[in-house]
Amino acid sequence: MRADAARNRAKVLEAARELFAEQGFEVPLDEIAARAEVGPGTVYRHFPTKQALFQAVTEERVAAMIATAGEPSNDPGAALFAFLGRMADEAAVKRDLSDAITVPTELRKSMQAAIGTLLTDAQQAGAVRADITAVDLVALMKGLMQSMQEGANPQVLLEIVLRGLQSSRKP
Amino acid sequence: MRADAARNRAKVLEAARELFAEQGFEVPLDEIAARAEVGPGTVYRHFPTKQALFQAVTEERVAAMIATAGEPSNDPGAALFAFLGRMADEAAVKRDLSDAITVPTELRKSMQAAIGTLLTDAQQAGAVRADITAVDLVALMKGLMQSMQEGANPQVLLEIVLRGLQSSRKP
DNA sequence: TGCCAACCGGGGCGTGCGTTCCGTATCGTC
DNA sequence: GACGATACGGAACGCACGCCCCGGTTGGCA
Repeated sequence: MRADAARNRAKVLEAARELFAEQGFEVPLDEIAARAEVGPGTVYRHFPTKQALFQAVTEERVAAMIATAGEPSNDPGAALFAFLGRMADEAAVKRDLSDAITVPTELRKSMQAAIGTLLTDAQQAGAVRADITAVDLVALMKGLMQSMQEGANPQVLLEIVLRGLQSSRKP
Repeated sequence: MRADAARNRAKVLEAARELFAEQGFEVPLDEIAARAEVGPGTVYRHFPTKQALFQAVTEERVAAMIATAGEPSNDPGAALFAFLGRMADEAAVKRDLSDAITVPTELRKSMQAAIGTLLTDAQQAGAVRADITAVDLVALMKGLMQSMQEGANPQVLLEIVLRGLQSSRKP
C-alpha cells in the first residue's frame, strides 16, 4: 500500500472514531470525510460501505469486552452485572456502542452471544431471574443505553435495571 | 366544510392511526396518503404538517391517560406503577406512543408533567427510590418502550423496571 | 341547472445522504 | 527524471422524504 494511502486510512479511522462516538452511526459520512481532511471518495476507497467503516471502528473495542466476558467466573451473577456495568459506562460517554448492537454486523451477533452466555450462567447460579431471555436483555440494554444519551442519570438507570434483574428468590 | 372534505379528513385520520401505530412517526406521509386513497396534497390541506397529523392522532389517547393520572390516589406508588403499566401495555402493541414522548408537541410536555407529578407523589410516600428524577424516568420508559418493539417480552421488561424503581428502604 | 368557491390529485421542488465516477495529482520504481 | 500505476477529491447520481403548486374536478347554493 502506498504511503499516503496508509496515512489517509488512518486519518479516516480516527475521524470516524471521534464522530461515531459523538453522534453515533447516523453521522453523515461526508462529515467524517471532512474531519479527516479527505474527500468522500477516499473513504470509499478504503471501506466499501459506511457499515464497514463503522465495524472497523467498533471492532476491537467490542472484541475486548467480549473477551473479558468469556473468562469463567466463580460468581456468574457478579460477572454479568460487571459486564452490563461496563456497557453502560461506555454508552454514557460514547454513542457508538448502542448502535453497535443495532447495526447489523458480525459484532452484533457475537455481542448477543456473549451476553447470552453470561446470562444463562448467572441464571443457573440463581442470581438473576429465570424468566428473562437473552433477546429480552439485549433489548433492555439497548433501550437503557439510548436513554442515557438524553440527559438522564446513567448511574441511577443502571442501578434500577440491575436491581430489577436480580432473582426474586433472593431475600 | 364540504362533505367530501370531511370524508377525506376522516379517511386520512384513520389511515394515520393505523400506520403510526404500526410503524411509528417515521412512516412516510405518502404512505398514509396512499392508504387513505388520497393525494399527499390533500393530507396537507387538512393538517399543516406531519407533526400536526401525528398530534391529532395521538391526542385523545394520551389525554385520556393523563386524565386518569391526575386523579389523586391514596396509594401513590400503585398509581405510578399502574400508569407505567398502562404505558407499557400500549407500547407493546403500538409504535406511536413511544414517539409521542419524543416528537416535540404539546403532548410531550404534558405527558412528562403528568409523570413528574405521579413520581414525586410516589417518592414522598416512600414507594419509589428518591434519587430518580422525572427526566430519568421518562428516558427510561422511552427506552423500555423501544425495547418492547423488538421481539422482547414486554411483561418481563416492565416487571424488571418496576422492581428496580421500588425504594430500597422497603424490606 | 348553472355557477363559483372549495377541494382534489399528483407531479415537482428542495434537501440530505450514501455511493459512484472520472479527470487530476501523487507516489514509487526504472 | 520520466513513466505507469495508484490514489485523491469533489462533482454528480439515485433515492427517499417533507412539503408546495396548479390545472382540473366536484359539491352545494341560488
